[in-house]
Amino acid sequence: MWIAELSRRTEVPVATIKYYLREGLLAPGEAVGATRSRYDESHVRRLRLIRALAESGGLSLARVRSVLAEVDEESRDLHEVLGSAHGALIPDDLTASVESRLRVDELIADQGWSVYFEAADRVLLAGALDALEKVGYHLDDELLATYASAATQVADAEIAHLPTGDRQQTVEATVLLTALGGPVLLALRRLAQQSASAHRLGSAHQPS
Amino acid sequence: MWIAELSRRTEVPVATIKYYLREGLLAPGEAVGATRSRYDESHVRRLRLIRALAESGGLSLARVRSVLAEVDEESRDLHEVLGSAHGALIPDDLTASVESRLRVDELIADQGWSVYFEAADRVLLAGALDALEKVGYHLDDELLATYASAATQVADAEIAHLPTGDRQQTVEATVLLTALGGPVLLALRRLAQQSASAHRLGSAHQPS
DNA sequence: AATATTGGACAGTGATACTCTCCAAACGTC
DNA sequence: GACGTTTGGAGAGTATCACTGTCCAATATT
Repeated sequence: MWIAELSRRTEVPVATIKYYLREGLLAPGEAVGATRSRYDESHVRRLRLIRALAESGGLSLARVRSVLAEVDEESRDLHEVLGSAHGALIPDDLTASVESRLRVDELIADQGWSVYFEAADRVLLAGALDALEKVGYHLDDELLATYASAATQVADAEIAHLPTGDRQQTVEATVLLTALGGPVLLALRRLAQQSASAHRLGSAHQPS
Repeated sequence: MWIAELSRRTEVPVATIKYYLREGLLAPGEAVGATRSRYDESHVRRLRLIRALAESGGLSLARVRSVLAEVDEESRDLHEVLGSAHGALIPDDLTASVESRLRVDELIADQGWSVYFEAADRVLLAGALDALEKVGYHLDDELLATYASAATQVADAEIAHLPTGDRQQTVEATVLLTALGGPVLLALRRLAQQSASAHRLGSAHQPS
């Protein structure tokens, strides 16, 4: 198919597809003559993946690019893809206090988690705890443990539900679920907060 | 205190404080003569809150402004603040298919949640499910139910841990916990995913 | 009197994610 | 084979965001 059809099928403007090509987010089509390239289903899939990660997942194109690079690393197994995709998903200019880092390490030990020592999420998490602390709000151990156990339940279910079979598809599903599952989980949490708050504040509020 | 001290105490550059004043994120200080204003502790707190929401919570300044407006609405009770802060927290150009909306409504019913029918999260959630569907990934009912129950556990604990007492402080804590708890929860989920993936993929990977 | 700081206004910056304009080569249609 | 359309490629232009820098006259401080 030509670029116009690729654009029609994915609802991405031609100019934007060209931009993604320039930016190396999308592999060039098969060149047919000097002014014409043919695109195929893999381009359709890739474009949809880019849009899903960027629009629904809220990732910057730079981050999408890193994630895609990990997806395409044929040599990596699923576990490695997960680790490096996580790395690509989160900012890299992180800092955190020693206290919070230790607290995170302790939490990880308490939960019996096996995670790489270099996992950027350790620092991200510690930084978030610091930020709360800085505004005078201490996230107490009980609440933190509740977060952790909820996270474990979710993560176990997610890993168990990962489709097996075609590698490419499994890797894509992993990345998608990590990126788009976040917004889903947060939206559910807000809904549950509203419900919990309605109950706690008594019956002065009508539910739907 | 003068602006220079406010800047020193919060580590926010004077130029940026002026910008926040212009943008209406920060209330003006008490004018003392034509070229001088006095700031107080409330400005320090507010500035820290702005920075926490923007930097750690990842909110745009426009969203921070809406959230702060809700915080300052004296007439609202906690439950209302929660609802409107949620509204301010999420985008407002949402769309979703009828199928996904119905699915979300069903989920809410199954969970026995009482949420406002207008809650934007309903649509946000449905849109996220659509996005996954569009890239060929269906989030099955079992996994969705796991998300929902984890969300309930987290939300119940959060609402229970909300400090009671001074209204202003409670409202601020609510907003902070909603905005900064998100990143915390997602970071924990990724750590748990790595751990779950390490276990599922066998012992070929060293934990920390 | 000399130096520094302030509020206020406004212009400038750098990053991000497109979007538009051109162009010559190539294609499809009559 | 003339004619309108599409393409790839390159470049410039645009909009938004979140600052950052410059300037100024009016104070404060020393």
